[in-house]
Amino acid sequence: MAFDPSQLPSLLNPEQLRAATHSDGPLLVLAGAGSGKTRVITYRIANLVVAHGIEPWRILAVTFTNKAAGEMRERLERLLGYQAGEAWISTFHSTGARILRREGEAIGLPSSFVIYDEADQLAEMKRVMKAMGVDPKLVDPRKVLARIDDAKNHARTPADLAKRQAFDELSRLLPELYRRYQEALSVAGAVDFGDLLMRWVELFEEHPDILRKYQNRFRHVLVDEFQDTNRVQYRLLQMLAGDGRGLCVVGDDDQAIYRWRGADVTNLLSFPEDFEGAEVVKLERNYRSTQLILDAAHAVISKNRDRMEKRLWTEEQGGAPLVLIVARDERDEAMRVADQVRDLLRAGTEPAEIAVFYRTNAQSRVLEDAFRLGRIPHQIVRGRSFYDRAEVKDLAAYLRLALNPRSNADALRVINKPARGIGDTTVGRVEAAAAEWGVSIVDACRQAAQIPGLNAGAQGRVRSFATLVGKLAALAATEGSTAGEVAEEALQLSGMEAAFQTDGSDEALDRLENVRELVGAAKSWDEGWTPEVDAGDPDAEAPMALAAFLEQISLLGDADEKVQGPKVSLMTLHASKGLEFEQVFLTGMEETVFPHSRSLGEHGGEEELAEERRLCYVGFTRAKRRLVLSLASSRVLFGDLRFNPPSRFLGDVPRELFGIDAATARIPSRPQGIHVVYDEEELDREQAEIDLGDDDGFEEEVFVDYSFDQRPAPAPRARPPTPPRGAMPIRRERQDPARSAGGFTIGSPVRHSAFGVGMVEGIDGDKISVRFPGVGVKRVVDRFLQRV
DNA sequence: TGAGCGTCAATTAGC
DNA sequence: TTGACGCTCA
Repeated sequence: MAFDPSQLPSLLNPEQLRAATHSDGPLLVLAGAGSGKTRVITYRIANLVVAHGIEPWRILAVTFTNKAAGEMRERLERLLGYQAGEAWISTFHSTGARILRREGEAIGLPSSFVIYDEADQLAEMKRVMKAMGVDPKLVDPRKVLARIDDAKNHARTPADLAKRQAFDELSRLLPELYRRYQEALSVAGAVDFGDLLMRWVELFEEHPDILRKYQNRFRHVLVDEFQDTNRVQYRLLQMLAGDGRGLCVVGDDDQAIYRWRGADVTNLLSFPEDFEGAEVVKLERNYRSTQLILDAAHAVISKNRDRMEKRLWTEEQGGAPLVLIVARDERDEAMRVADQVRDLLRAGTEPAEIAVFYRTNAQSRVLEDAFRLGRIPHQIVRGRSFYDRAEVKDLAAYLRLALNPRSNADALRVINKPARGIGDTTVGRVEAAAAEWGVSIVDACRQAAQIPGLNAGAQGRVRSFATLVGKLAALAATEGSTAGEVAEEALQLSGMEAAFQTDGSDEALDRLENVRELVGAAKSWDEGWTPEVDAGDPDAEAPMALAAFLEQISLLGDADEKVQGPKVSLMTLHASKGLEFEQVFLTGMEETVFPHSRSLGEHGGEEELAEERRLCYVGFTRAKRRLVLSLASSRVLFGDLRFNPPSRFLGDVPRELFGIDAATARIPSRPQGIHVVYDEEELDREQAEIDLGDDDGFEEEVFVDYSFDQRPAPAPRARPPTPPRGAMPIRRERQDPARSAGGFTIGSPVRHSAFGVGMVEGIDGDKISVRFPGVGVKRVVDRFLQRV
């Protein structure tokens, strides 16, 4: 064993040590960004096992992402070896799935239940609405699902919702839609993600004996990212951990960015009151960033109220100054970020150490264009993609049917895949019959002769689909059958392989490739598969290889989607949480972009804005060595041009933290209250419309000049064409040619408010090309130039 | 069945 | 502006 408890004091700082070794009684670890919390959790577990003699299977550690769980398990394995495998270290959802598979029968859930993803849920909801005669145009099925998800996050049943006053159509219909949706899932032997938690609660509430079993078992419960827990999760923890003795939660209220999906920071903030005698340990020493970056981050986050006071510090004093890029528009911004990234790569920075963040996915397009154009190796970091491909989901649906033929979402998905002459009409009749008889789709197909309206041909086709599913199910149920075998068989018997081959197009062959990859994944899963033995519950039945494989697909992302070669990462701020990079670029630092417009004005209250601020804090604290912030003076959004003022978060960062950005020579740094000055000349709305016409976007003049002073953000004086904080749409319009003035000659010196003095190199109507020393050639509208 | 077209909406996203 | 979706027509 690699772990020796007596060495802990030399491995951890005093606070970490206290957190890792505290015993007896609830513990809240407030772990600032980069303060080594995973380290603390793993050492804590190791210490429990080795120093306190706790059997590993008595330990439950829950996280939010598989990645976090994987990392934790890996680190624990290094400390404890094989014993680490006996601890339950997984996500809330995986834990729920595991417990429900074992105990779900008690609440009427078959152990072979399938887990519906968003697409399955949507399809199911559409069917429910259709059956209820609700027009999907009037009531958006996605919104219904969102509301149901929200209800599940709060552990609310359809009956709970029915008690509430409904003010709109959706709310009025919601309880019944919710009830029928659950009924449909039940018929299908399916659960959705929310159910993995909510039905788990239901199980514990209705069966105290089962709850007691797990309470007795898990002497220690550790929770990572506690600020992200929602009501249901909190309730589960309360039930499992009782008075909280043995409960250790780790989190950071400053990194709470998931309120919108049900997370409730109060779980963390009120932990000391909820669990009497709770010990609170603050980890404020940071091992990731430079002090300068931490200062910038603190400047932003400290403006939030209702936070647990803490301030990160590091021994890495100083650090590279922040850089501010002020770009003309979003394309310019993307190009300049790409340019700087290229410079870094040339200077030897590893691509994997560079990341570019943005608030919304829509911003990624221009960035990707610029990176592609600049031939910079990059990847957009998003969720899974392989398992989201249609053909892969199709084959997976056959596999799920093999295990659980009742799964209607899967049956309806593949009943006519590949095309086998079962059209919409037939499917509709099958569905109606299934609903009428209260049986599953596949069961109904088996009774094809009884289904009203089906002609002999349709009956035959429908029945053979049922036979197909039956064969796969029989194979899956055969003792010793493997996931790979079933997958292979499904590919053949379903006719998918033949269909792709017959088609023969590049696209079809591509898809064939993908489904074969899934078969390959199943086979390699078999190779690594050993039925689990739960040291804490030897009687628990181990799932079959196929079941485990499918669960992996449902709950895990693309484990196999490996990054090929070193690449620069592009991602949303939300996706950046938990990661770290040497060099971080944070783009779109503009009001209405970040903070997002939805958090401003009538849309958002104080809490929304506070969450944006935390998001900014998360973004800043990802940077290890250097942080580059960028904004665009103008930006095309939803087809029209907007001029957004600089983000208020920029204004929160003390100016001394910024260096000089060579590319925007006149803008030295940034002070209190960044404020916008619209060029020297007064710029009015009409003028703003000048010359933004050329669609290539590269020869426009900068109209808006960001300059800085110490005054607390005065209202933009040169009459902003917009209220200072709002975005203003301005239509693109060409300037009236008659207005263009001349008077400039090639070779003569001119002065520009932002670029300084330069030499005229070319004249094209009202656009003058000027070479500015240190800046390069700019195409500038003449009225912004002065003869010198 | 799938290409083509009009409509409509438009954070963030883990499991 | 993009994209997702549903509907229509060949």
